[in-house]
Amino acid sequence: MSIRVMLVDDQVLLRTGFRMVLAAQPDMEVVAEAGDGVEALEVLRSTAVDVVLMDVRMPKLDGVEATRRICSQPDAPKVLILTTFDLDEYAFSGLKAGASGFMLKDVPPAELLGAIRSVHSGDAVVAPSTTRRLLDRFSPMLPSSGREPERKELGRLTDREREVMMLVAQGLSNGEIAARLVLSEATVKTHVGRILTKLGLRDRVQVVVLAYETGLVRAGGGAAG
Amino acid sequence: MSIRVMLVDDQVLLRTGFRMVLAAQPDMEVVAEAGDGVEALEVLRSTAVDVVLMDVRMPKLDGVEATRRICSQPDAPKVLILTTFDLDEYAFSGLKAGASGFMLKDVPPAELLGAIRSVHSGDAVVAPSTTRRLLDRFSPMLPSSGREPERKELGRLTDREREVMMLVAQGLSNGEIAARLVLSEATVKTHVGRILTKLGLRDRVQVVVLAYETGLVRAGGGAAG
DNA sequence: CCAAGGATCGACCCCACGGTTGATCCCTGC
DNA sequence: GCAGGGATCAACCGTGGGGTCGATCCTTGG
Repeated sequence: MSIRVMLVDDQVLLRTGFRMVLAAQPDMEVVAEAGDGVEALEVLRSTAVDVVLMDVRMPKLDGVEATRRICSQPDAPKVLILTTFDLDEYAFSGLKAGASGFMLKDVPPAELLGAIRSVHSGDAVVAPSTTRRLLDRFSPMLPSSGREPERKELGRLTDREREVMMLVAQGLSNGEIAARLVLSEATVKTHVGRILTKLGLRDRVQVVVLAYETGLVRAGGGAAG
Repeated sequence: MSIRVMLVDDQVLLRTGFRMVLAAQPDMEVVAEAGDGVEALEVLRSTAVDVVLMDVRMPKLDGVEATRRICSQPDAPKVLILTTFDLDEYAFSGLKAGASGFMLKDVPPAELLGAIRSVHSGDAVVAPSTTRRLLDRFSPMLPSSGREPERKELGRLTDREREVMMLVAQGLSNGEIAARLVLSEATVKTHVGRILTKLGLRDRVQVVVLAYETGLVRAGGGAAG
C-alpha cells in the first residue's frame, strides 16, 4: 500500500520537481496537487490523502492556516510543512497548527522521503536546525496544545513594509522607492531597517534572495515596469 | 558566422541578463535591443538581425503585433516569442503573427540557446507544454534568410567573474565571497566591480534580481538559509 | 620574444546603506 | 481621555560597497 501524497505549493515548477522525485519511489504516489490553501481544502474533501506536503507562503490561504483547518477535521491526513527559510515563526506556528513535521525545501531528497515515511507512520519530523530552538521555547509549555487566536505571525510585516519590500526585491534603491511611493528617503530607510530586523536579514541583498526564494516575487513576474 | 540577436523587452534587467547569457556563447552576439515594439521596428530598419527575442507584454506595441509587422516585411529576421505565462492565446497568436518559436522565460538557459539556434537554422521551436496542443491546429510556417558574422564583444564575463556572480546572487558579502574562494576582499571587489560594469548594473542588489530573472539562480536552489 | 588578457592585490575616495534615537501625526481600542 | 501601533520624517554616524588608479604575476598566442 503506497503512501498517498498531496502537493500544495503555488509554484508549479516546484510541484513538478517533487512529483518526479516521489514518482521514483515504489511506496509513494502523488494523488493530488493544489496551488493554494483554499484549493487544497477543496481537493481534500474528495480525495483520500495520507500525507500533505504543504508550502507556507501561498496566495489566498497560507500554509499555516490551511494546516490548521486540515488538522481540525476528523480523519485528517498528516501534514508536513515545507518552507525555504528557517524562520522560527513558520516552524512554531506550523507545528502549533497541527503539522506533524517541518522541513526546509533544500533538504536532500532522501531526507525528505524519509520524513514523509516518518510522518506517515505517526512520527514527528523537524528540521534539525530548528529542533533546538523548538525545544528551547516550547519545552516549558509543552502540555498546552490549544491554538491561540493570534494569526499575524506569518511575515509579521505590515502592509507598508511588505510594499517597500517588494520594491527592494526589484532592485530599487531607497531613493527610488521613496520617489515611487512619494515618501521621504528617511521613511523608506525606516521601513527597510524594520524589514531587516523583523526578518533577521543583514542587508537588502538578502531581502532580494528571500523574496525570490519564498515566491514573494517570481522570475519573469513583471519585476520592473 | 555568429547569430545576430536582438532583444526586445521592457525590462532592462531581463535584457541585460539575456545579453550576458548570449555573450557567453561563441556563436551568438547581441547586436540590438529595444524596450517596446515601436522601438524594435525602428531599430530593425537600420540593423541587420538574424533572430529577435520578443517579449509579449510591452508598452506601446505588444510583442504579438510587433511580430506581425516584422514578419510582414521582406527579408525578415526570425522571431522567437518569450513570455512568462503558458497561455495558449499568446502562443497561437504569436505563431499566427509569424513567429518561428514560442518559449517561456523560465526555461533553462541552455534550452533557450538551443531554441535560438534552431530558429536561426529555420526550425520552429515551441515550449514543450504547448507543443501538443499546437500540433493539433497549426503547421509552422517559416521563411528564410542568411547573414554574416562579426565580432563586437558586449559584456562577456570571465569564468571567475561568473563564479563570483553566483555567490553575489546568493546574498553573500564581499568578505564572505573572499573567504569562500580564498581570496582577498580587494580581489572580490575588483571582480564585482567589473561584473557591474560589464552587465550595466548599478549594485549587487540588481545582480541578485538579474540572476533570478534569467534563471542563473533558481528559487529553491538552497541559496540561503 | 613580446603583447594581450585574466587573476590577484593595494590604496584612495565617496556615498548609499543600515543602526540608533527621537519626534510628530493618525487611527483604533479600552 | 489614554495607550498602542503604524506611518512619517530628521539627524547622526560607522561601515560596506563601488569607482578609480595602479601594480604584479601568469598564461596564451602571434
